[in-house]
Amino acid sequence: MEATRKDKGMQVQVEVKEREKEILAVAAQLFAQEGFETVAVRNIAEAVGLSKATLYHYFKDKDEIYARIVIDTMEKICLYVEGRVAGAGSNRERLVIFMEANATFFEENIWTATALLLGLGGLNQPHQREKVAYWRDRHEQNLRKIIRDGIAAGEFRPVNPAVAGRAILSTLNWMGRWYKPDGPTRAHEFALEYADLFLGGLVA
Amino acid sequence: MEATRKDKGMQVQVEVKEREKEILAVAAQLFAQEGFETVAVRNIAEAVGLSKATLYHYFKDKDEIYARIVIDTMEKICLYVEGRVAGAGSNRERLVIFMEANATFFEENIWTATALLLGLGGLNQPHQREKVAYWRDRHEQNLRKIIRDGIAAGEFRPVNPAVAGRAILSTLNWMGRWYKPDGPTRAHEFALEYADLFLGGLVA
DNA sequence: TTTTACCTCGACTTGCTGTTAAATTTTGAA
DNA sequence: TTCAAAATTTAACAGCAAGTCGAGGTAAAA
Repeated sequence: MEATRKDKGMQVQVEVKEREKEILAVAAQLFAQEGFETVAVRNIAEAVGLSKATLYHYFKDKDEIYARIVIDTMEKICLYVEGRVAGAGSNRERLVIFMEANATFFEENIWTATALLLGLGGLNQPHQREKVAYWRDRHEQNLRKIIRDGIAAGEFRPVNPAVAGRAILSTLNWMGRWYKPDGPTRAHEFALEYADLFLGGLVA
Repeated sequence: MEATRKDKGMQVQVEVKEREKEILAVAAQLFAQEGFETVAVRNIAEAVGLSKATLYHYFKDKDEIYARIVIDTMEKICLYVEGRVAGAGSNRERLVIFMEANATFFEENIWTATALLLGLGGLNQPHQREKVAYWRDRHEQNLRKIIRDGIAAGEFRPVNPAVAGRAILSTLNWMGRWYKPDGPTRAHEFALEYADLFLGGLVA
């Protein structure tokens, strides 16, 4: 039940403690479903099956729980998409994979991703904001690079990469507001349809 | 200062009272900036320059203030865009105007529109949810019809109107999360760039 | 003038919030 | 078995939130 590695005395926190993960997962679901302010610390504690005070053994305060969810998730989604895009050939292919992987991560991490996308509350401490800004920017820059490279290679029209990138991410991020996992269509399928639309455009 | 018409004893509430409008405007700004749960009724009262109890003379409770903002704004944006689209010729032109008008309304009603788009809290009473759902659906159906007509007329490729409509609205709605009025570019200019992207696509 | 309807307020209640301190149990290694 | 560290709990606290109450004021109608 305990995953902490203490092999050499260093890297004590390589593996996040199970309880911590459990608390974060439960809290993320509640935040995603009810909203940060609406969820009381007591609600999280009850959902995990612990007393309220125990949560304060693992986390400094309620804000830290939320911050951990947001920062961890933003980092993971960026790295996940980077990994999936890495093996692709053309920039067109890269773009499709970027979008599909984004949606796949979203549906496989529906609660943490939703908590992130709803942007409930806000990170209070500057170093928290910096971390999430770093990964968010990196993610967006990765997308812009695909577009820029595609333009340079003659695959894409000379659109504004910043605008196109923002449009694409908008469609993916807005999924956090309407996508329901019990519907007939998976999130990554929507992403593929969006990709087709962005690539081919509307004009006949 | 008082706009209430009592001409015949009926239609007392044809013109919304000034104070009510003032409270709604101030509350919308606070909700948009801080979030529904974060803003206390006392904060709204202080910002308007009234006592807390006075707000309860105009509104049943805090939720009703928020509901009024959301419902009124959703109705107005739908009707505004309908009016702007009405005079257009081709479906391509209609689509561009739909997107631009949407963004224009957003930037001209930045606080109420942002409060709506952030979707903070949720409408509790069913009849409130129904009202906003009605206008939201009507708005989206208007967009889908443009796409469907465009396909039928041979102007557009045979894409899925529901998916394309959702993609387009996603880009416009997500503006509520990043657009800052003090930037160098107006919201409706972004909308035009998005429209160009959706129409022409990325592929060269 | 009297009445009526509206507008405004300060003081209050009630309930829940995040957070903490102290005490207790569990765990795991020596 | 011993014993310190980690995990957990119980029981409280202080603060602030939404919402209420009763009353005072005002302007115009009757």
